[in-house]
Amino acid sequence: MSTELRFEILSRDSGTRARAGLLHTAHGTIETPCFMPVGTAGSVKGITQEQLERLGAQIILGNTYHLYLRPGHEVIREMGGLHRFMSWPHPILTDSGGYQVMSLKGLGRVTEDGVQFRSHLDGSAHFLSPERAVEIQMALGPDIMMTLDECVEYPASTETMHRAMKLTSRWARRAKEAWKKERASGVGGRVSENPNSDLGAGNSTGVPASLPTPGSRHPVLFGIVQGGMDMNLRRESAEEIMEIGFEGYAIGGLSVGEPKAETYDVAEHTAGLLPADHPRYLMGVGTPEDLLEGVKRGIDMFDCVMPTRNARNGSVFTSQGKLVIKNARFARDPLPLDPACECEVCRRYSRAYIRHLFLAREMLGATLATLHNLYFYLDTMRKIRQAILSGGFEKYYSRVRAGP
RNA sequence: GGACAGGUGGCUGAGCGGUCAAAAGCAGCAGACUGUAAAUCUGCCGGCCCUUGCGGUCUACGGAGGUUCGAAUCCUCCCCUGUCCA
Repeated sequence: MSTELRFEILSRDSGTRARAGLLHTAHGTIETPCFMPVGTAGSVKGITQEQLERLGAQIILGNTYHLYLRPGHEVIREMGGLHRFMSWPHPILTDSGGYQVMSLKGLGRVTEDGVQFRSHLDGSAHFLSPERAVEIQMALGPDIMMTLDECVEYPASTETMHRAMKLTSRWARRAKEAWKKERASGVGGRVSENPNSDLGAGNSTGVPASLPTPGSRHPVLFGIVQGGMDMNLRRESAEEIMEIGFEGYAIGGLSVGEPKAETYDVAEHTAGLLPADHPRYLMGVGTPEDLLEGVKRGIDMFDCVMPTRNARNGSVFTSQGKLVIKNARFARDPLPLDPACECEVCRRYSRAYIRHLFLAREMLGATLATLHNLYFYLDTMRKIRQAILSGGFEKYYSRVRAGP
């Protein structure tokens, strides 16, 4: 079987590590660097799949832990996989539940074998192992799946970071074995999509035309580098993960509360260790500035809940910086969220109206803010990519860094 | 006209002799949010003053008097509101 994932680098910036490329997956091609909106429970909160397409989202995230608990991965398998279930015929990446090891730490216990945890929904006991995470993700049927890792909180002792990093490596090996086994067993546990499904034709604006690679529906597996803020641990982790070998490499455990400078230093150091011909994914990052800084350091993929969560909480990203739309100063402001923005929200609605929706707790407020924020992120990424392709990344970088 | 019930900070509403500038909720104001237990959470919310604190001070619980060392809390009268009876 040929590689299920093909990563094509189109252009490299001469002065930095920035690069622009194409990531070919079973459900279409993703232009990199890319930002992936987070749709944890099979939904990018507050907006529809049509709206995601119009925004130009090329790939979204789903979450193993959440979808396993509800509605259950078997339900999703029976419904033809996550793409069909949620009617998103474009690329999907599923996270393994590794982040939940940290965020739900009060509900779980990490052992060599995996994570024992209690459901945050009903308290029931569950077990997630590297093999189980692969198995569940096979049922979900994404294009890219992640190994189970252990993500630790920021102030962590070297000992803790070391232990979590080593465990992540051992889990990565087991995940790879499980993944190989699944692949060898052919259609085995995996999703077979109905080729006659009428859901596949919904490719509208913003999504580049691409040919799904026939016969390679098996999700590819990305490994995750851990090691906290310790450069030596990062190196050791990267070596071990690369030794196992994955289709793509993620940098996990950043933006967990550490100072920005450290985030960037560790990302730069780690990205520099990873193979140039594979996609590099900085997990859970970040702010619009973080994206730019990440790209500069050689990152190809990002995901973050920030644009969607902040939107629901009433704060929006603009070319002039962050704006808390609930503030009283916008009560009579007829301007759009960002006068420089061309999104459908900014072309039509005023700050005063959106503020009103938030104060009145109208759900449309959250939707409009989400649409705008995601547009801002995706558009930021488009501009960065264009700058790389045209050889003007550094100029673009200095201009943006200089501020509005 | 009479009988009850009641008037507390923007609203609802607790408090019924001191620890009350006054619970709680709402509203309001501000902030946070990075692989989503989040349409959530945190702080402020009478005025003035010292950036400080279990801080000082002034004005405050319908109005006016009174009892008391001390009153949102007790007494008297008045005003107002609601319900019922005439």
